[in-house]
Amino acid sequence: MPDTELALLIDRFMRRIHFGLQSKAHSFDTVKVGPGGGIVLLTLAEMGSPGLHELTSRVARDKSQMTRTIRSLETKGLVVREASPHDGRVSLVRLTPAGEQVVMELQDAVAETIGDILAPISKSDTNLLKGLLERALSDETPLR
Amino acid sequence: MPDTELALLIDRFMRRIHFGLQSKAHSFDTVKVGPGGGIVLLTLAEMGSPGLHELTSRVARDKSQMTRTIRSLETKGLVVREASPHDGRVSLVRLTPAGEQVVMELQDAVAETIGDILAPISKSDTNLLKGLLERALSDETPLR
DNA sequence: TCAAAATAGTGGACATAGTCAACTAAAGTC
DNA sequence: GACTTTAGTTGACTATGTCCACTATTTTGA
Repeated sequence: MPDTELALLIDRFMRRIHFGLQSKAHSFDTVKVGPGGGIVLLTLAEMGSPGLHELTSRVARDKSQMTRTIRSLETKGLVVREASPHDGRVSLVRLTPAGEQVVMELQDAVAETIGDILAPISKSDTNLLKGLLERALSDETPLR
Repeated sequence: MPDTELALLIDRFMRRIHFGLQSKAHSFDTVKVGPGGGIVLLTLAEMGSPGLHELTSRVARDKSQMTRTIRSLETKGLVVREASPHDGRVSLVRLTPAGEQVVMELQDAVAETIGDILAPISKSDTNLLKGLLERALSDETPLR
């Protein structure tokens, strides 16, 4: 009962999203945030103003990578950082209005791409799929 | 109705698989095929002996990338290539016995990792998830 | 209450993967 | 048989990922 197939399916799905967005990136990624920056921005829109560490474990990337991604988004004026009042170690990240604007454009593009990919299955199946993934990924397992 | 969330879920799922495998890679990836090589090997196990182009579009990577990945696997003795008798342009890729051995080890590791991730949902939900993804990704859309 | 351990974040160095364009060679198409 | 398409290769470049060492703040607990 090797569930290898599921892993390959997830990978293929991811790559399809990637290609789909890539092919029309010129029309929406005007500030050149790229895939890495895009994921962070979209995640920030979900999270509000998390600490960098919290954000890092949500998107499941390396923390040093996150430092660099955030810095890049910061110099583009899409996010700001401010020291946490409660903990001198954490710096809270938050979208700027410009960042929120970009997020909306990203959301449109992503929704369109996902829509194309999920065309073969029904709307209710899509929701089912989302629900299953949410439940599977719900436990916040720290990564390292 | 932005289905951005689904994209983020897929990404997180992918990253979880990645981290999970990474953390125990030393115990199974003895020949150092890495994630890229692993995906290709597992896909080859599913496909038999496809042409390089066919393989490329299945895993949804760039063809130049695939050339390099296959060459690396070839020098490790895990795959062989032979010219297609029907079409002088295509070179067919096939697992060697050594490659099949590695595939089995990879399958075990992947199955274990996937099992960990999917622990929160039932076996039947897992199958449901797989079925949905299969249906969504079933149409072989050429990528470029 | 202070030394040790844990946590948040940064930086550097290196490895892997993705992108894009130019190129060869073999098929397919009038 | 010229013209186009397709399969595959190569090079150069960029983006990501990984690992390790390091600083600065908590937190812990004897």
